[in-house]
Amino acid sequence: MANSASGDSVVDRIVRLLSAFPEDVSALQLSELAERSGLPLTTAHRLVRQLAAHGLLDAGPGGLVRPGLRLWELVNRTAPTLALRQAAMPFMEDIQQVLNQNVNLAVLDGWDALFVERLSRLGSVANRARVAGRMPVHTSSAGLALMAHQDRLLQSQYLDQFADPDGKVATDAVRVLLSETFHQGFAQLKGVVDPDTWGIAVPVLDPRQRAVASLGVVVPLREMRLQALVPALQTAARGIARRLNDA
Amino acid sequence: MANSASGDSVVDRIVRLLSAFPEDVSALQLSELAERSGLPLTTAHRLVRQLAAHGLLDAGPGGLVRPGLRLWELVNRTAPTLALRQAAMPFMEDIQQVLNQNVNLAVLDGWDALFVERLSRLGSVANRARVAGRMPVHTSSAGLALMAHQDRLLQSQYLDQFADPDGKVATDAVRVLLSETFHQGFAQLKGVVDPDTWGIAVPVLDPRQRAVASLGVVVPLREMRLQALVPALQTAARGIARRLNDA
DNA sequence: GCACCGCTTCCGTTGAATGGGACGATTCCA
DNA sequence: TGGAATCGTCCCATTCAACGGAAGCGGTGC
Repeated sequence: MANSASGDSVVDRIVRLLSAFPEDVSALQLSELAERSGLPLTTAHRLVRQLAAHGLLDAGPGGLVRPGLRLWELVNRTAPTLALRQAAMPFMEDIQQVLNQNVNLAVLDGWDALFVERLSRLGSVANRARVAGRMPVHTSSAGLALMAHQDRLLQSQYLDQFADPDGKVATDAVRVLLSETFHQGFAQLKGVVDPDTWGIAVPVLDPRQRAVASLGVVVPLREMRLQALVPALQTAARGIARRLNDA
Repeated sequence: MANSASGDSVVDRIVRLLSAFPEDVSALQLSELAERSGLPLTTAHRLVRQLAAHGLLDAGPGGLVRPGLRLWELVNRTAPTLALRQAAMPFMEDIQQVLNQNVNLAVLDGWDALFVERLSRLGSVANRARVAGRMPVHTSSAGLALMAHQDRLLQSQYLDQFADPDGKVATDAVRVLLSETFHQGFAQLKGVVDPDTWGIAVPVLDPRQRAVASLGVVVPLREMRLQALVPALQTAARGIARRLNDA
């Protein structure tokens, strides 16, 4: 065997290595990392050493490997979500102060809502949306708000993808959800993500009325201020959109 | 010429590619990216294509390259600062609400303070500390707060490094700054970063009294509530430390 | 003391990475 | 309108960096 037995490139290997870190764990044993990433121990060792030399990984004593600070720095300096985050943060903070609940900001990636930012209070209800976490479009208010305001083509691709499990029924259910969300101007899911919580999200629209992001809150089921809540979110979303377009 | 003319590995090349993105620009022309990273156009093209296949970069039409969402996701799922950020955010928000000023959270990396998080108000004073931005230890209150609470060895290494430009004078000045910061329990810099602002930072200490992070604010020079401000920061810092250790 | 386990180093093999060259598309002047 | 410059993309022979099995080394547990 020689250069790459499995036919994948160095880039593939590096990605496998970086992806091998589980979501919650911060440090991994070299041998475990090798196994998780499906790389021979020797190869993993060499790559880790090289990556660590650049600070992309941090190789501690005893083969303990953790993500490196420089990688974080590199990515967060130039992240594609940076402008969005900057535009949104002040508004998110305002929302959070007024409603005193979890606020989150998401973008659409594939058929998932990818959460870009989230503010949560010590006392507020559980919020499954983690930063850099994903939730499928149809199980999150953020996802619905995002998908409801995409162009027809993307929506139908999404719905097609969906038809597999049991034909047309599921597709129609989601279609109705999206349609309602579109006409209401906001998405809501009661007790879907978590039995005791209520997710509400509004789209952040670009000048062509496409959703570039979604702004949402997670509130307890007993929360009754829906009439005040949705307009507040919509106002904030407009503010975010304005700052995005001005910049 | 064949495999690597310049004697650097694929990892080196990838790092050069990723580092080539300027701080503020979100998209780069392929040719410019190649030049910035010092790679032959062909090589840059191939690597970009490979990285884009994994979503680490996003190759738009016409050779427009931007950082990819998946890279951001990957890094922010497993970032070494994740636990710190989670522990600190609620406290940072409280501070911000009460003082209505910029709040920032930094860690020490080399001889720099690396800013991990920052909350800023639309109306508050300018704040040079950007997320994923750096400032040298001796020109930022965050840096001073961090360095003042490190072990002797690291401090003396830092001060040595410093002696180069003009011998002992500069070293002594910084030493005094660090000593003051240590005994006061907080760092302050008036008008150093920005002529009209005042930076104040306190350390977040681990059980061995070492600074793992710093919590700071940037306020206008006229701000007079120092007596209330420092204790508020210190209380928050203790709260963060407690949550870090409990978890 | 021996067996086990995991990190590290060594080194011969070889195919993946390399990058100059060519081509097509687009833009910009003259 | 035609020609030059620019930029992305593709091709492909060359070759050296990546590969990974094997062996070494240090620590831990029985």
